[in-house]
Amino acid sequence: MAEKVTIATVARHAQVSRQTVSNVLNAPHIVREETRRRVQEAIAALGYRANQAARQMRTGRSRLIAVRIEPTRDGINGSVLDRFLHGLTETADAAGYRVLLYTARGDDHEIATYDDLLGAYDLDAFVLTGTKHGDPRTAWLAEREVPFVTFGRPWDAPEAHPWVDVDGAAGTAQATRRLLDTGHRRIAFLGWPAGSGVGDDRRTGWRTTLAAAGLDGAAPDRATEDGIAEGEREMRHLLARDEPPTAVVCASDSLALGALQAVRDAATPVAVIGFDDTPVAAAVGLTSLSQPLAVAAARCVELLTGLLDGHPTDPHVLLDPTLVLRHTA
Amino acid sequence: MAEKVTIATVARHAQVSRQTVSNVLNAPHIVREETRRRVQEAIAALGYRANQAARQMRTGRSRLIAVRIEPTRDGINGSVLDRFLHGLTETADAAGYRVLLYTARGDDHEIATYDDLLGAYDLDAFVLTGTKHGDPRTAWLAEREVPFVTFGRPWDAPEAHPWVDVDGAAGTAQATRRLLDTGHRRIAFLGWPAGSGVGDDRRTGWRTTLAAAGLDGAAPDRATEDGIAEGEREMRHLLARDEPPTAVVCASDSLALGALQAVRDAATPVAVIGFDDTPVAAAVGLTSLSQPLAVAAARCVELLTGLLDGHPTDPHVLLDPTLVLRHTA
DNA sequence: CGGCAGGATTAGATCGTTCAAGTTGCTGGA
DNA sequence: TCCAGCAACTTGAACGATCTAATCCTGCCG
Repeated sequence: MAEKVTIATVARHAQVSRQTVSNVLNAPHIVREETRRRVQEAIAALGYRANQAARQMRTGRSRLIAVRIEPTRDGINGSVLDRFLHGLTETADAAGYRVLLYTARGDDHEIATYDDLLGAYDLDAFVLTGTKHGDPRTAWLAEREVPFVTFGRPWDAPEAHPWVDVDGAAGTAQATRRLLDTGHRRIAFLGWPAGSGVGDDRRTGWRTTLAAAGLDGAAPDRATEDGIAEGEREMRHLLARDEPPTAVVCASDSLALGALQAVRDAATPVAVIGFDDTPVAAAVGLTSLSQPLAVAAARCVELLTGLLDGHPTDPHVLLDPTLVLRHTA
Repeated sequence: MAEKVTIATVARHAQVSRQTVSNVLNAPHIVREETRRRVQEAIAALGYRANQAARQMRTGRSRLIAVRIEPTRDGINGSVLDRFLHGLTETADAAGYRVLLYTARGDDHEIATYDDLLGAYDLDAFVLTGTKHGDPRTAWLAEREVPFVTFGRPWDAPEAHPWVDVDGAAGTAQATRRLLDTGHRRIAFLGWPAGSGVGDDRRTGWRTTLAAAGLDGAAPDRATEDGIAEGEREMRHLLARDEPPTAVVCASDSLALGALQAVRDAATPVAVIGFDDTPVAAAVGLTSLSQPLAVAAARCVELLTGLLDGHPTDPHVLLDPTLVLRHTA
């Protein structure tokens, strides 16, 4: 077993004091060029790594970011979080931060977990995925001035805190335009009940695009809970109309998959576009809107490191999804 | 801003020394009952939390476990990792450990990351998902006596290190028996090319079960890379035989999904069973073998905490998957 | 040639915890 | 009576970094 290499070992090896080694690491500009080089050589030669715990004790900063990992809500959308996490870990890594996971059952438990993580581990920042109306978690964090970012806008107060989000309306608008461009005129929307910020946003993009094309009059629009069975049922409703739609934009891949099953029996082909570009969509050839999760994750990290290192950037980032064309539209 | 509560604050409040407070936390049995109660009340009243960094500096243990998060290999199986991670985080939490994520491109980079994590963060243990033939990573860790567990057996040396795995053979055996029980006699297997431990294992369960039923003679068996298109293609090959199979056991949900597409056009109905019980399987009603990921994760944590706290358990855990019956079999 | 500014470097204290080595007070056996 | 032995608790040092304040040069100005 090799001896433990501390800052003192490096200092001795490079014939300088501990503090100079520390300066080479944290404030290189105040160290003379030649000394710096000598220290850096010693660091490389000895394979020295600054002990994070000791550093943290002195500075009060852990270079750790916490992210909640949820219990894979509906499954089909679960892999969204998966990809987001990967992007987050990678970008954080590059910025010198590491990602710590936590779980929580309920808001109270989650807040207790914040308290614990902050108290015991001196966590630097939190990333929350999804917020809801009057979220107690963001209030708690804001009150204590703990840096955090949410992936997902706070719909009731868009300026409340830093966030990164994907522009759902821009996505469905893009999908709708694509359908208009390929000749469709009766374009339906299959979404969630009004009241969810994300769902309403996605519906808006479809509606405004149709309106801009002068087609909003009788645009068929249905709302249901998320799910494949639900999607199929509602799509059958749409197909049973006098003038059934020739295309449908869906608020999720689950709904789109259901719709796809319904249109299989239809007399004329019906175009279907989903949302989230889940692996399932890729698997069955469903055209879908892909969220730039890696970019979103990177922006979250940028926002946080900006806050932590004192050079804040624009705290509200809205990203456009991209339409991935496959067989169904 | 409240004053920072340290062990000294608690000690003063409870009229004891720092060390006694420390003992209440780490070795309660050596503290007199009444003193212990007084200290615990002080801890609760002040909301004291032991500073992990300071503790770590003294003990050299961080109560942190690292897990690699992969770049969502093929997508359709991505959510397996997702669920595993969630289980891991939850069990680790209960055992007083936290989960740190890391990514790596290539084995060399991964080993460099180990070095960094161990050097800078004093990581207590690693969880690796999947190992391959002559894995340099496990060798590196073993050489340095770093505690680790793999989720997935080391196929070439089953005793080499602690692992937790799901018994693929038992799974496909169960699936095959189910098909035999429901009257099927021509049961095919659709799997991966020989050489992958997991794939061979899954094939074995099917073969031995057929053999035990005296049906192994002309059991049709095909091998291909994983993927929906590949599954569909190979299934069409099987269906084109003189005596086409009436059922097929697949090594993955991707292959099963492909098979499902192929049998849709078949003259007579063909039963299909997949493996992994991915969200897609649930979505399309595919019967599939479900891996007990939460249990597997829990066992990984148990193994590690056992190693770390000095009461090791049986280091090789093999879990049975369960057959989730849906429409397709 | 003395003094002084200021850049480069160093020594000592400190963060919050646990370890090692005491100290105290009590019991009981010779 | 005395002290060994033990349980319960306390004190000082140490972990490895950074912060603060002091020291050492070196060059330049008056």
